Amino acid sequence: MISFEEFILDDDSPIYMQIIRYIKQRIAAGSIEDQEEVPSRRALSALLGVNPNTIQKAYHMLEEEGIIVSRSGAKSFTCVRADTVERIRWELTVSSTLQWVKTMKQLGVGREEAWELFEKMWEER
Amino acid sequence: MISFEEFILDDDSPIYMQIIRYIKQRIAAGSIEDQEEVPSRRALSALLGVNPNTIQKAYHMLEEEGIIVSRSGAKSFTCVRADTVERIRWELTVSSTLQWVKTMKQLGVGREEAWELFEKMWEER
Amino acid sequence: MISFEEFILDDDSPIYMQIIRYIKQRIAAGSIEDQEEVPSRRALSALLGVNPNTIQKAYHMLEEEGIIVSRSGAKSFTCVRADTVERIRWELTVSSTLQWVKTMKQLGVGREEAWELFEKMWEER
Amino acid sequence: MISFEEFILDDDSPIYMQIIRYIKQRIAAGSIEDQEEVPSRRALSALLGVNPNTIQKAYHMLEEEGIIVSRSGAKSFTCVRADTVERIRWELTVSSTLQWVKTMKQLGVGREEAWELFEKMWEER
DNA sequence: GTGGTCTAGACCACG
DNA sequence: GTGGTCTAGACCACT
Repeated sequence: MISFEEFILDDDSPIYMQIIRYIKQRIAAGSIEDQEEVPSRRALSALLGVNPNTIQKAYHMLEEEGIIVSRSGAKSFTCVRADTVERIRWELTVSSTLQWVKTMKQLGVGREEAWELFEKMWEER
Repeated sequence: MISFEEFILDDDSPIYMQIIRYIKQRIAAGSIEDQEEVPSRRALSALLGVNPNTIQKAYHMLEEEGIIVSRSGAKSFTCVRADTVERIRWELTVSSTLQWVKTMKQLGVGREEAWELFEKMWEER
Repeated sequence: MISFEEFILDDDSPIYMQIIRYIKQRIAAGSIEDQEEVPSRRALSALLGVNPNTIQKAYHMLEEEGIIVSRSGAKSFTCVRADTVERIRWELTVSSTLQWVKTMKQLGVGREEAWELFEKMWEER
Repeated sequence: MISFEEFILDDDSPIYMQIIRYIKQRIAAGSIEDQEEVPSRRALSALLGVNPNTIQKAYHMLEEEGIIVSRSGAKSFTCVRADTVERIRWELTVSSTLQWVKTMKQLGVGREEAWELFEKMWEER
């Protein structure tokens, strides 16, 4: 069963987008297996404190991408093809790092200052 | 006159938010002076390919923060006070770094791997 | 439920202003109760043939005046406190009468002629 | 020369509309003759404290309706056909009175109360 | 279904 | 030309 313990809402982007991104990142990280069970709409909605329709929308789009499939009643399962995991992981890693580098440079933060910040925050969380 | 050459729309977040963030980053980086001219709504909307109203909304919110001053019929200018620069710079640096660290951890990227990526991309761009 | 059957768009003034004025007039006339249901944005927009956003703007301003209360996802209701009814009624009566008197004088209509017109039309409608 | 002494801005409607309405009402009242001179754009703009472009827009629309004509340099003159004055005056009188009656009834103001208000305000202004 | 927000286009008043 | 406002349509999150 996929855990959402580490998931937190913090963006300006739509909630259903954040859920989709989270699941994709977890798959990319390898922390979600193939054929793993997905929390029910109701359960996840209660856990995250958002509306069931919002969960429904996220799941629906993931289904259309073939990342989760509904089977045997209401339960849904992931459908992770092994060869794509590494590709997605790499894409997400690179794009995220590029964005941070870009931001730091734009803010005029030097390499050393960035390094210190990185170390400090890596420990904290 | 503030340049938007390096600005690109790439997020899921609202366009006016991206514009606000961009200007704040530029201010935090010190690349926007006090009393510098701001592109007109029409000019910037044409450059970015969005509606003038979207620019208007971003500028209006920046004006409420005291970062821009506008007079009807006249051009608009920045109003950058020294003490706000540091505040904005710190806020943006922390939030950006936190988000990257969070993403890296979620992707299962280790500390050393993350730092190597960072160093490589820092050189490239 | 507030009825908009008698409402007609006829002014040069903004539509949302006409809606606000209409509701205030109805409140002043006592034909709108406290805690009475307000038509939904979509329903009223379809009825009047205007955009839902225009209704939204009118309702939003009435909410800021404390005349309407809204909760996301739920229906909206009036919030008519006894002391505001008299204030609104007086404001509307005075401003409307002043405008008529001004127009009559500008048109060179004498006092008696004006009054005769008034009496005649009062009976007709 | 047309006088604008009694003109005051008070509506929600556009300024150029108010100017047009004022002139039409004055013509209807017979207080503007045929071939009477109209104030210059510059002069009227200074008198009313509004932008010359706004005056220009009002005059332009009045020209298109044939109510004023430009002659001999920059000066403009009214062009009032005698037979239309009475018709316009009647239309304006009736519509204004009807609107007041409608408002008073909607506010639940009785015939006697309306009469008192009318008398009081007629004297005041 | 509900209310709320974002983006868009046209118009108004001003320098 | 400038900034500001009004109306419009699509989308998001919630009951």
